[in-house]
Amino acid sequence: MAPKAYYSIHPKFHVSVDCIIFGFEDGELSLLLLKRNFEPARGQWSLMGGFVEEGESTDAAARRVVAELTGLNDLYMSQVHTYGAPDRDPGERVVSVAYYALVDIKKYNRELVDAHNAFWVNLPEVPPLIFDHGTMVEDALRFMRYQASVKPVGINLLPEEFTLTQLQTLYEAIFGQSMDKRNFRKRIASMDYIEKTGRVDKTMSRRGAALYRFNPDKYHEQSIFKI
Amino acid sequence: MAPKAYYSIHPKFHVSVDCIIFGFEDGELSLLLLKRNFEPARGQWSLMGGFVEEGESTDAAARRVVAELTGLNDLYMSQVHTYGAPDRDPGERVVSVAYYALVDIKKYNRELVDAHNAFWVNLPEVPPLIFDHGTMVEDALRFMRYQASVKPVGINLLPEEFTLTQLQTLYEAIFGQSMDKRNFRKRIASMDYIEKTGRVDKTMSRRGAALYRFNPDKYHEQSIFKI
DNA sequence: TCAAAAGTGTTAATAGTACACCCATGA
DNA sequence: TCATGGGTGTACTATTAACACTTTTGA
Repeated sequence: MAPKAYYSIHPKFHVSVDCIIFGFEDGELSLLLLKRNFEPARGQWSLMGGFVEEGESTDAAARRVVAELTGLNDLYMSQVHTYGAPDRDPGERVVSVAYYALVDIKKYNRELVDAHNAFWVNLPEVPPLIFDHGTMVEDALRFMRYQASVKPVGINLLPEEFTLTQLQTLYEAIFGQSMDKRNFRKRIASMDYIEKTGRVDKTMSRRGAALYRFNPDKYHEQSIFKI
Repeated sequence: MAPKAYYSIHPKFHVSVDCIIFGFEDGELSLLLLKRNFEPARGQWSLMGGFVEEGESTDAAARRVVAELTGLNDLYMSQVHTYGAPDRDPGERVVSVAYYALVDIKKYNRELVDAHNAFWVNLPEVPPLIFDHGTMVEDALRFMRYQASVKPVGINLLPEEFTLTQLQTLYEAIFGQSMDKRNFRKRIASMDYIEKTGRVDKTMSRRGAALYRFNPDKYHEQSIFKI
């Protein structure tokens, strides 16, 4: 049906995925970055990435690459943008699809991360990155902020059960601005898909704070603009 | 520096671009689609696409492909999403980056469009498309709507000078809902970057309607969420 | 008893929505 | 003179933003 020549007169390129892995700890967003002890660009900082293999979708490649580093398989992930400048990788031509992932920072596999010479770096302290990885981070952060403003993706950065103070600190970190506690809690109260578990966290205060969880069944996308 | 083996053990794929080309006429959004008189999938409907060539960025490939069909070089274009399922093209593996373009439908080159056996099709009447092109159209429409809700990209579908009635009809077509004339004009009046030219359009009414233009200098992105 | 975090309502400002008539013109 | 599309303002509703004190409890 499709004549071989239709395809074969055109070039082929390596296709890679690069992953912007967000975590949240101590009131700060952080990124999981590699201090590369391998070529190319040994000694420099980069995102975790990898090549798309035969028979593997780009989405699957991104999940594989993130699991390889963190040991985590069911993360919230989203495609951000594709970077296709011919000289973006000085070695060979590589078209790269960027994805972001949200990780509960308590859960990643420390041995794997150490084995990859990877480190959690607070967002304001992110060092210069190789190639166009710095741009990827900017784009991913902007896109993640947007998504967090229209749907509760941020919750993927917290444990299953969380206090409202934790949730507010998270949103303040995501949007880089402090919020009014009463208005914030009023807004959360109007979201029936964020529900009290009945349990209480006593680690942060004598009094204890109610624990909440996200109920995905009660959550149905209402936004017109699903992106 | 980068050992050749680092790259060469990984597969290469064809990379293509597919373009969702929006136009606006008679109060309706329309798409420029190919009725394919070439393989593969001869006889079926598809988006205009093409392979990314050596030394060419994906963005440049998208512009080239759209110019090839329409003769237009300075269109508003935006990357939408990348489609990387291994079997999305039944012929060979092709990773495709989708872009949308906005065209003033009065300006395209009719000879080129005819030569490609392409047609403007009103959105509600878009036929089934090959491969995953139907999904691409849905995603592009959703994304274009989102962008139109946060910045005045829609204006690229109109001539340089337009009446407020034209502008309202356009927005009604984009969002698929009718709008109140007074509220609409109030909103436009608050946008200082949409300015009266002083000229009058007499083609649609005896009285004549004031013509407006978009002033890009007065327009500065104020949105936090630049996507 | 006190330090430290959790929890709780009201008011003002702003933005958004609903709604109907007069105007200018050429045929 | 009349048919046609162009143009205009006000009142109501909903949403968002500002703001400070009381509660609980273990040390």
